[in-house]
Amino acid sequence: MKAATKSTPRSKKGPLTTASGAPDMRSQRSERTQQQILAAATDEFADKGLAGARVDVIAEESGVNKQMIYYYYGSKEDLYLAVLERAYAAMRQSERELNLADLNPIEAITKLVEFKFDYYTKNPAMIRLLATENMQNAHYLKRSTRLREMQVSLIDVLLSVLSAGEKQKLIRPGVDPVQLYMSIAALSYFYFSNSATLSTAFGRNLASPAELKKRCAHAVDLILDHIRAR
Amino acid sequence: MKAATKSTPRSKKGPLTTASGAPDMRSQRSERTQQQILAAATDEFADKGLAGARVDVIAEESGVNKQMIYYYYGSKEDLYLAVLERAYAAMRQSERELNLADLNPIEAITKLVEFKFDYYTKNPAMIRLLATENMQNAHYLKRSTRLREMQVSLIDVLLSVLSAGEKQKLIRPGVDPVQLYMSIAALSYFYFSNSATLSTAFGRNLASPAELKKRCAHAVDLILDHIRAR
Amino acid sequence: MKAATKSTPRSKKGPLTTASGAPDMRSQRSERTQQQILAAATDEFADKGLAGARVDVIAEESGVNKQMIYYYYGSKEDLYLAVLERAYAAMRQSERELNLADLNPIEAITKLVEFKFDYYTKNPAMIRLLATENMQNAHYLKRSTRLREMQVSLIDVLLSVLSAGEKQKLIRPGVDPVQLYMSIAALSYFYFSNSATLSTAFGRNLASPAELKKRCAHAVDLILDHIRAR
Amino acid sequence: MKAATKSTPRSKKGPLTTASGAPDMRSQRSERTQQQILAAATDEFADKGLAGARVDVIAEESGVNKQMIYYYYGSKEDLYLAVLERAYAAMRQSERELNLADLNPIEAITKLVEFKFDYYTKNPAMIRLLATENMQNAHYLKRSTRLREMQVSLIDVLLSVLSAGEKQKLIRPGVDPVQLYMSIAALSYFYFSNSATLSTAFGRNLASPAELKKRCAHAVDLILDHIRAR
DNA sequence: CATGAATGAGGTTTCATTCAT
DNA sequence: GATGAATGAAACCTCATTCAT
Repeated sequence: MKAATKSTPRSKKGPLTTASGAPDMRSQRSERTQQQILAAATDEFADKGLAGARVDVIAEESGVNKQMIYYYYGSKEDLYLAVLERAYAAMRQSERELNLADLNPIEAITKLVEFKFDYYTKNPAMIRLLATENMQNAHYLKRSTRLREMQVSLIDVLLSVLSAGEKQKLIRPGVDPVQLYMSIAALSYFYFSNSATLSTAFGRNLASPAELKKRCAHAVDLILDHIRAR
Repeated sequence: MKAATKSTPRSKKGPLTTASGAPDMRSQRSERTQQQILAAATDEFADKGLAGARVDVIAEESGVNKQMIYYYYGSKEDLYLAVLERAYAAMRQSERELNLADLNPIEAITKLVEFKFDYYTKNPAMIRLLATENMQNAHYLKRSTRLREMQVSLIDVLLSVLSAGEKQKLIRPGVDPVQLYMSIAALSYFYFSNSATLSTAFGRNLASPAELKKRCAHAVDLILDHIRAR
Repeated sequence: MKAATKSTPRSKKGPLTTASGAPDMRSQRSERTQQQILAAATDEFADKGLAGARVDVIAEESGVNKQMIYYYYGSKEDLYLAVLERAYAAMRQSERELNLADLNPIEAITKLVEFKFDYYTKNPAMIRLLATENMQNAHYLKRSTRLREMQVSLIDVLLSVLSAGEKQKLIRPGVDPVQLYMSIAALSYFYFSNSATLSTAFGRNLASPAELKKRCAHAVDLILDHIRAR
Repeated sequence: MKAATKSTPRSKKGPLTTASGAPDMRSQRSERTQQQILAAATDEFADKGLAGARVDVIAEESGVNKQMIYYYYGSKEDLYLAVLERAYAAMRQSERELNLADLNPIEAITKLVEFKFDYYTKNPAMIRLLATENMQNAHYLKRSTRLREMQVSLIDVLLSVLSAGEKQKLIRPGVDPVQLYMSIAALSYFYFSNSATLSTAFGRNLASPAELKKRCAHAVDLILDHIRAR
């Protein structure tokens, strides 16, 4: 890690990309190349982690010249950061689109749990990027302004859902939104993150749709049993 | 990975270690060297993962000559396997010593949840080794006969606890022990495995004893609210 | 040996070299680098054998960065194979250019014997590469399709020379071309391959041009005395 | 190579062995250990050459502790020298026992050729040790006083056989005993030393007894056709 | 923008040899 | 005499990165 700690990711000339939100007018070819790199890098980092990922593999899988990776992203670590930022941004965006505040409180919570299971099912790379990042003690998450800005939000939504639920006597009072969020996150995340060791332990293929559905239903029950007013 | 797939990791005669359950009485010096290597390797693999760990670092941290690592463990991967086996064995042993079957069912479940939080608190390497292993799709767990033999067990205990609880009208019928176990595992594991990203997200230091206690209590509540007979 | 048994020695794309017959027109710089490596490698392998050769030495002698050896040839063993293939191909080519079939039978045989002595004199590496390969039980020769395709040929030529000689009453009937070829090969090869121990034994410098000429003449006599019609 | 260049092979105390002809009164156990080492070392050096041979393998194959090799032979190179000396001595001894001078000259030459084929058939290690030594430019042969003393002899015998043959009009005059010896050596040695590449080239298993017999007969013919008085 | 070639530091592993009982 | 443990140099190879076109 070098570049990413500096305020300006890459010292040299190069393209302005990396952490600049605005999609400045670059050529379509350039844009495509960068997307190919990001896609291949996401797979590789998700598959092998930061240390295990190989720049050569990313170049080959993306079909672009290795030097292009350095041209656009500066270093392996900065590329990792770009991958992480994109994955996080996409997940947060999906969360925002749930519009939980518009739903019946119980349904909102249910939907949130189900969303998590669904999202991880469809985006297995997210789980592995999170695991990788946690192995690094959130080193890159902490250093990225873009990522830090992205956090929270959901807690506020949960808070309003819970207080609405309380008023409607659907949800018991005193539920801590942070604890609740962590439990929902735990129940969904763990099932995917540890599926390999769990499958081995139980000799059961946890990845099957039937198992997944059962597991999600169980998680919903667990959460609702805890928050429902009695 | 090469050696670890074969039954005898290292061709030469050398010391018998690696997968020999019995701690055969070899010289104390040798025994000590191996323990030093294992201790340092546990730290290094837990810290950096398999790919990120450096044999040089393990040698230096353990204070033994680098070659000794190859002498006793054959390769970096076989050393990783030895570390994994030892960590797993220790955790399973601790679980066994809980003697859950002897307790009141509700207390047994409570104790299990608290044990998990406690164990991970005291053995942070376990979390990271599990995360590492899951990133590798349980590659080494699957290949180790010792490790495969170690699995399960706890499910059987849970089953008998649940059925005792049912009989005593303390626990509602129909609780799936595997689902329950996974939820307990999820709630405890996640808090530690993802503490880095969570702390960043919430701007709260989750590692503090106070937070830990609160989190554990919440997990117990969640589980008990779900299984208690009403 | 690992890579050389697989069809594609090196997974990455990289340059196409190794077993590609055609000398595809890649950059002159690259071509030159590869030739420098091959030349230095030929010397080193001929000098020390496969096990005794040092990649570092080859890099240094060739004046290229060590990594380039791996870039172009994948591994020490694959480089050895490339050296072997090139040396064999060159010798076979020279043999072909003898056009023995166009000569008077007795002259053809004479020329073949003299050629062998001459070729080994001018290409001492060939002797040592053959010795190395035989020490390895022709491991690489057997595994190389290019090399296997290269064999034989000369036997067919010998056969036609012998039958022409028979018709012309110059050569006695019933000479086995394989036996004859082996004898020619033996008489020429041995003088060079064992010159070190022979020189020591006889206290005579066998490498001198005078000795060489005498030895070659003796070999011609031996062969002709055997095949000539009487 | 270090010790072997010095006048006294090993500086330390140790046993007096190595190059001392006399079988001084050492314990039987010691004697047996040394023989086991020599036997295993002969196989290993013959199989892999000096550079490719592994001290560990010799220790394991001989069933003695590695340190014993150093105790008795000082270094890998000195052990190689001991192996070479023993192999040479044995071959020279067998040659001496032929008593060629007592035979009819033609029979003597025939017997010599046949002996060489027979000896190499029964002692394949000799071929490979010779090849190894020649790859090293007879480095060890030259440096060993014992080995240098062993050479020649056979030339003298040949000389007397040839002159006896001349007198009896069985052998034509003017045959150079050194050239003749080299040819006999070449024809016999080559067949074994290059059997791997030859077998590959001709797709014929040269190691079979039938092939061997044919080859030997051919060699005898070749030699006799050359020296016989006409 | 893009490519193939090149670099150097460092990574894992091997090996002959010696130490300490 | 014999053994297991230890050592350090060096071997092969990998990898992120940069150069030159």
